[in-house]
Amino acid sequence: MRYSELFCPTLREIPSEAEIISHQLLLRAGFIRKATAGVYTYMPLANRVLRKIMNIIREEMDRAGAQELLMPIVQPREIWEESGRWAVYGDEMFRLKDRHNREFALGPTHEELITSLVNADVHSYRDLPLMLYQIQNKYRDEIRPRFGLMRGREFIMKDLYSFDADYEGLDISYNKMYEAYRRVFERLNLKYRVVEADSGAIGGNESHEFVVLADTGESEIVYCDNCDYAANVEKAACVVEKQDISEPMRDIEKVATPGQKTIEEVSAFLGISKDKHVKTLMYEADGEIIAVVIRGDRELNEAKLKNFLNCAQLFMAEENKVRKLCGATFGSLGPVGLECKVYVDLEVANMRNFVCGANEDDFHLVNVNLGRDFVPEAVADLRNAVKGDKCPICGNSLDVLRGIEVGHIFKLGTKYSEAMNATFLDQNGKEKPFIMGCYGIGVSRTMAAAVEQNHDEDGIIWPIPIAPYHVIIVPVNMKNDKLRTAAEDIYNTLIEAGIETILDDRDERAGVKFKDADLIGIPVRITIGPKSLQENRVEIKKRWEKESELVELTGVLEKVREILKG
RNA sequence: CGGGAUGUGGCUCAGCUUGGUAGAGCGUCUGGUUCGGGACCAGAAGGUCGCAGGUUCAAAUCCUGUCAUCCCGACCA
Repeated sequence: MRYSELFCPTLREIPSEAEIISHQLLLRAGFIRKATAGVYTYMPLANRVLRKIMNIIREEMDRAGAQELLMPIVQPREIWEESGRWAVYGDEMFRLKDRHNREFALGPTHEELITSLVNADVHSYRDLPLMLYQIQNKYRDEIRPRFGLMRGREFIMKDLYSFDADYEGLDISYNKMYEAYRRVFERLNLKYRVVEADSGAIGGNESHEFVVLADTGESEIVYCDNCDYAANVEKAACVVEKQDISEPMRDIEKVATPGQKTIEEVSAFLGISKDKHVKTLMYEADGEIIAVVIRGDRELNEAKLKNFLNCAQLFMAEENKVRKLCGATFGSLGPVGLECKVYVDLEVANMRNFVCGANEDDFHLVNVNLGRDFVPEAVADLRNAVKGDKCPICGNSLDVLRGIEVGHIFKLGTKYSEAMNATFLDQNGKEKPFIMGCYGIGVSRTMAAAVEQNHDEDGIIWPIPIAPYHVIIVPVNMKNDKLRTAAEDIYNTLIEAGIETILDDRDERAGVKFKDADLIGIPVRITIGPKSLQENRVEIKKRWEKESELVELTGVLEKVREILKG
């Protein structure tokens, strides 16, 4: 490709709408342009990157025994009614009507469609297992599209669905996908972690997320360096250290804490450390107000609470309702004497003589003890895991990382097949629902994640397997015939050798070309300058290294091949 | 949907408080000088100041409404 013909408008300045680095760089480097919030055009270079990511995914899905198909984006309302999700999916689904006023959705996902498809054409256990996938645009009318490609309303996803005759079969399909996903992310050359995930409302019993590590990521994961344990914070089980609770219970005491609201304030005011405090959070769970008690310096994990209560709706109670029930506002609540059900985090069950609100504004209780001063409805693991917690597998200290969720695999079981009455006949001629799994990779998000993980102050540094081009040739002055001819010669040699190469034939100053080459992140740069060319040599620089090296003209192809091999 | 902020040439932003001829830098085009890390000189094009209404002799500026975008929260690949 000649740069002079390449459609790649680069920007010197950071567009003000972009907050995170991948968004900024993809815009600046001319990879993406916004059409409207959360909807982007993939420019030619981005398109090449996406195709490479897709091809790696395809190869691994095919290797695992899956088949690619392509389903429609426009889906009729009826199949969503069958699964019950027309109502449940809510505003996140793009909906439209045709001229006859029939309703449709733009597919946010394809469980419904594929289930009805497979149900129509697969009737026997002999046809199972079956794994089908597609790579296609998905549509989700996110409340808040964010961070460029990270959370788009239109995005590219690989979605695969497995159909098995029994749960043993599902385990096999699931494991095949697990391995295939590992291979995909290995091949993409991304640093990632597989974490146990909360399968939440989907109801499956197993789920893993594939998380590309990046400080700007939205998911938080805890992991153990000693064993293989890793889980997202939603899921990570908190193990309670056996604490010494031989400390004698002291007499409960009510103390005035005028104006002190937050744990920090009360802790400082009373001179009692934060880990001797508990906080009481009021929630509304399916309409019932409940109290949740956790250690003062911890965070409540709403997913755990929701799972534990097995409720459909959970949100923080409104302050006026709380005041009516407890007689105090948020900063002064405590579990003692509360009229509602009280749920207590495991950790609190091991605390003695702690501090909590007195349910009276400007007063707290000290030396409160569970059992003596209040009796909880239940004790459960309800908080977020934090750095330093014990690994639930080996007991080692856990660490925390941030990352971007790029893949997620679920065991669905019969959720959709039962709802949609999708069945096959087993060996005994009995009708049974398909046992399903679903497996997604955010393709466009993976591209953004790759940038998030691979960049420096000058621009993107594409991992070789997904780089839009592998080599960029920069003659420092196009008006110099010798440089130009040498550049053309090398360009032809590389192209003939099948190496994806850009020749920067623009009549620009060298500085401009270097800046652009760095910005768009081509892995190998060949600089052709007058002094080195005099000695029949050119400079070859790897994008991720500072220094370049001089290579004989005759050795360029070999050198490039060597670098690209890794 | 709640909270916050912003809309002025392609990009980044100034001007708005105190109403009076619409600005700068970058980019683009032309000519020239330059030519190894975003050059310089000269010239040029390009804006109904998001949109609609209102106040006023006069609105980018004040008021009302509306739309869009971005950030923070709940959702997720």
